[in-house]
Amino acid sequence: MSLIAELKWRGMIQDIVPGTEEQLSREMTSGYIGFDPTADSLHIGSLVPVLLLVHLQKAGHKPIALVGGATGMVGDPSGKSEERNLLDEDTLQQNLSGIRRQLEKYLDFDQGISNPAVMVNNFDWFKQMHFLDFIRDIGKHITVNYMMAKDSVKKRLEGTTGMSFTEFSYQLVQGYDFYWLFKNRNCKLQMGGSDQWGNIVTGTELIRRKTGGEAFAFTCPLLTKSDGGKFGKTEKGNIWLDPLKTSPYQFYQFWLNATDADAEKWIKIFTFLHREEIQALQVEHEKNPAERALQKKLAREITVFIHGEEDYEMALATTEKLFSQTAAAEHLSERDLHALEGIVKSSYGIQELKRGVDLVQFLAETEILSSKGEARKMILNGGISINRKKVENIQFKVDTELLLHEKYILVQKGKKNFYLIEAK
RNA sequence: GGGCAAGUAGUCAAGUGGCCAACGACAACAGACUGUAAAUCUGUUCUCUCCGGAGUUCGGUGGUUCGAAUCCAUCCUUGCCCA
Repeated sequence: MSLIAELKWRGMIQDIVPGTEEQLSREMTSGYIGFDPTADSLHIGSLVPVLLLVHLQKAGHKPIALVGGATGMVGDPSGKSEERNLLDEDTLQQNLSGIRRQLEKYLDFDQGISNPAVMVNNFDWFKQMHFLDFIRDIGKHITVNYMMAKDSVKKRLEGTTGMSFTEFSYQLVQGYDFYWLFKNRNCKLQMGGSDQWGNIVTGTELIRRKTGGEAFAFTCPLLTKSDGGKFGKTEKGNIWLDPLKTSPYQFYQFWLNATDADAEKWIKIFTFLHREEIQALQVEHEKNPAERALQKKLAREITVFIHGEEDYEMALATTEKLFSQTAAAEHLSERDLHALEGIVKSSYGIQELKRGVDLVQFLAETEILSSKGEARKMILNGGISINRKKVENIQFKVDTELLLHEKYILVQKGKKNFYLIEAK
């Protein structure tokens, strides 16, 4: 199966420039994707582009990961309803190196192979660029009419927010990236999220007008959840690839919690499983949905890919201990409790516990809930369990009686949020 | 520079002197039902609370008034029109 056919089947292609498939079958092709340095870690939203690069490399082509040192200073208006805040240079530098470290884990940069991945920073070619050169050599080739026809621009012109010249020029800046890579790195392909389509096409247009050469591109659909919500966001915010920001357990849980509809789509996108395997899983899932075969496989594959086998095993172990029906809290051994990797842990003074503390106060002081008022509401709502037993009495006292192995208290907020409190 | 319009909680969006911590929608969190799904129903969502209340909000600042998100002045931001 060709790369494009493969990606199509996986639902990873939204728009594609005609001739792209032919180009890819003709020769080893360098393709690039730009990453926005808005944080010092990638999150699962930018995972799809990473996977596109991985697929590209697997198919024998050469992936180029572009980190947007320059474009990050400008701010892409695509999909943004408002002007973006600019990052200061220090933050930008930090973010760039964080992202660089992560990409190195997922792509093969080994110079020994024929198609090693490379990483470039567009600041390198923009730092020398003078404004006048830019508007003479680049701006001259693209009309404002053309730029204004772009959806990302149109939306802002129609709205009441307006748009600065800085953001307006973004597509040209990104277009120049493609042109530069085309010229200097023989890069003929750009990929990205479908929100990037407008910017990407400006690039191919620029290449055509300036060099007469032909460049190719395709985009992948932006992921949404089946309920229309933003992909990759939870109550705790983004799901990051950095294990310090999102623990492997939480990462695993995110995928495990996918709805049926999402799991079916996501397993094609986020795993490298073959068509037959996935179809078999779907059949299995239909037969016995309660087993959640799709979600489990999806969560497993992606957790192993991002964090490695070991972290996956721990996440799984923690999951089983916390969610299995049989395991009453009292049956968890001290080792089990100690090995609950990735759930939120904190400590609480043993002296207070000896005296006995109001649950409301306890929840607020351990920062499980942000205030006593909230703690009270949550208890009254039936949302709090201690050692897996629901507490509905607002007067409930927390004391040493509750300690598991004389050390731990397992607090649960809702069904899925666990906190392990250690008495000290 | 001139004229007109707008700025309200996470988002959208009502409210145009007291009944306003501010209708509604979406989103989010929690409960019931389930499969740690979906759909549905219920509760909560400015902050703190001894759950009786208390405190701080409606672009900023000053003012009018017993009382202002609502009126006035001024400034800032944004859009539209004119120069």
